[in-house]
Amino acid sequence: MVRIQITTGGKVPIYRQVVDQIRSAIAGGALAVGDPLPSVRALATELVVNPNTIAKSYSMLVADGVVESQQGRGFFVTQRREIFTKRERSRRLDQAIAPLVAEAVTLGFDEAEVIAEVTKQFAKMLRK
Amino acid sequence: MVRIQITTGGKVPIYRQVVDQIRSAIAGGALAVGDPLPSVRALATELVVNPNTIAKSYSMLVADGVVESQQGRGFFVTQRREIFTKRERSRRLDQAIAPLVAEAVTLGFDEAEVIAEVTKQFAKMLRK
DNA sequence: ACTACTGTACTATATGAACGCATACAGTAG
DNA sequence: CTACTGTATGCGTTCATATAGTACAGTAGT
Repeated sequence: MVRIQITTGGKVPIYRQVVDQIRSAIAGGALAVGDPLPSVRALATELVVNPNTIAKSYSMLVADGVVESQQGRGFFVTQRREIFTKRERSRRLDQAIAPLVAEAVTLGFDEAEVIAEVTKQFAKMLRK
Repeated sequence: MVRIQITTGGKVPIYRQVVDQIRSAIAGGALAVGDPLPSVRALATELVVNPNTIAKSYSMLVADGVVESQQGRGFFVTQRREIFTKRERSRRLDQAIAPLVAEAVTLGFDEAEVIAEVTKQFAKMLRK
């Protein structure tokens, strides 16, 4: 099972919190390939949110290729595979990095500091 | 003088385009300490946008500590100084990096690829 | 077949934030 | 006084988020 926790009222939308936590669970090995996700309705009830919100989260994960849906059965973690073209991957990475670099420059950080922090967070991410 | 260009209809709001271009101008030396920014109304007229939009951009720059306002006189580039605490800077850097790492892992990029791209965008940013 | 689960697909509604604009108010300098 | 500066408030539109309700379709155990 996976333990999902959300906080409301903040600036991070519920559906995104769910997406991020599931992604982390998969990346960290808490969820293995083939494992089922909690059902849409079950998780919605547990978190006291609307089922549509969970469905939206799951559809995001499907779009990212980390889980797949089976009509009437549930959602399952899929084999990791390349679902984006090389060009698309580069584009998305660029878009993720751009705001980081802008923020770092504004705060007066230099390249080395940023890289050190990226390395640290990478380690943290894969350790979990 | 500074040359600002904006594009409407896109997903990047006008006020942010102005902020980014002024920041680049300062970082690149086109605007020196003490230099005045174009007046709110003058720039608004030139870009054919509302003065409040420019005022919003300028207030952002003030919040970031790169310019200061003088009632009835205008906006001027300030001495670069640390306006955030060390803790605050680290916090903001962390928050900027977290989504990047999450996205990178999802896309299957490894640490080296991300760092290479960060380096590239850093060079691009400071070259302008 | 029946039942109780699963996902899927809509429509409608409410809320809050972001964005931009119009207008008015306030300080500075000639 | 005039003409420029910045500042503040409120309005309207748009979009993202989240909710609620309803209905439909596939799967599995009885």
